[in-house]
Amino acid sequence: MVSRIQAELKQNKPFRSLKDEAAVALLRTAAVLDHALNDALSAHDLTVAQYNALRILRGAGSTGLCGREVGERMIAPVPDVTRMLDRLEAAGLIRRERDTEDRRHVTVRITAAGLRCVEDVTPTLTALERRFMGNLDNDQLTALLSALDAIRSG
Amino acid sequence: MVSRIQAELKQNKPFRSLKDEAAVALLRTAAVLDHALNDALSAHDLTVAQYNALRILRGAGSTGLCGREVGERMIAPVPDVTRMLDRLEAAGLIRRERDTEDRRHVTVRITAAGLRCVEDVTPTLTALERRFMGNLDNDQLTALLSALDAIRSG
DNA sequence: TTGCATTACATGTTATAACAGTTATTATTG
DNA sequence: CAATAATAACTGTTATAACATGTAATGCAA
Repeated sequence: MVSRIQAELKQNKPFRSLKDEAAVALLRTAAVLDHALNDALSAHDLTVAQYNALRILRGAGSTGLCGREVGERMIAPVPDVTRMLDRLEAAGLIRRERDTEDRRHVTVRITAAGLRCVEDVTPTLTALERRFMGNLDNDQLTALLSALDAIRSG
Repeated sequence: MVSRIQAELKQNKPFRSLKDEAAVALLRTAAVLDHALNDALSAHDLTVAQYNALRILRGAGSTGLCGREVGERMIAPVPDVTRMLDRLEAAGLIRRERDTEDRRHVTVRITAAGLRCVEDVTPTLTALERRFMGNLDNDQLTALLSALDAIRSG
C-alpha cells in the first residue's frame, strides 16, 4: 500500500511511522498552499507576508499598530518587519507615523489604497479557499484544527 | 469562545469560517515546525531543504539521482537545485558525476560524510518529532493525513 | 538624577531565493 | 539527415531573507 504523500514525492520506501508521514504531509501541504497563494497574490504585486500584514492592519483599523505588534501577529515569523513595511509604504498601501507619546514606537496604519488592494484580491483568494478547503466537511475541519493545535502546543 | 489559533495570533475578531481558520492554522503550524527544524539543523550547518535532499539521496542509494529528480522529490519546491547541490558538494556531503549515456544528466550521490551527517542529526530530529507529534494518537494522525490529502488534491 | 537595562526601530552585510536567460546534449520531425 | 524542439544543467542578476549590530527613546534602580 502506497500512501498518497509517498507517491507524490516518489518515495519507494514507506514512511517509518505515521508521525513521520503526517509531519511530511503537513509541511508539503503548507508548501503547496503557500505556493498557490503567492502565485495568486503576485498578480497583484503582493507576497503572502505582505498580504498577511495588510489583513492585520485592516483588523486594527484607524488605531493602527506598532511594527512589533504587526510582527507578533504574523502567521509566519518575519525577521525584518521594518523592511517589509518599507515596501508596503513605498507601494502606498500603509503609512507610518512616529508616536508622540513614546517616540520609540512607529504607528502603522493601512491606507485607503491598502484597503482597496485587500478588496481586490479577495475574490481570487476566495476561489483558492474553495479549491483547497472545499472538499472538507465540518467534521474533517474540526479534526484537522484539533490535530494542528496539538502539534503547536508541543 | 476564542480559538487557540486566534489567541495565538492575537486576533480580536473570530475567523469568518472554519475553512479560513483551518487554512491559517495549517500555515501557522507548518511555519512553527519549519522554524524548529531549521533551528535544530543549523547546529549542524544544514537547512531543512539540504537535509531533505540528503534524505532523498540516501534513499536513492548508490544508483543516485539526477538533479531534476532530486528537485521533484523535495517536500517544498526549490527553484534552484543546482546551487543547493553546489553547497552540499562544497561541504563534501554529496558528489556529482556527469552521466556518460546522456551527457545532459548529472548523477548525484550521497557521500559517506553525507550519510554520517544524516545519522548525526537523527537523534535531534527524533526528539523534535516526539515533541511535536507525540501528543497525537493514531486516530488523530489518520484524520490529519486524510484531511491534508484532501487539501492537496484540490 | 544619573547610570544602566530595556524596548523599538533602523541599518549593514552576507547568503540565499526567485526569476530569467544560456549552453550543451539528445530527441523529434519533415 | 538536417533543422528544430525539448531537456538538463548552469549562470547572471535582482530582490529578499536572515542575522548581527547600531541608535534613539524610555523605564527603572541606586
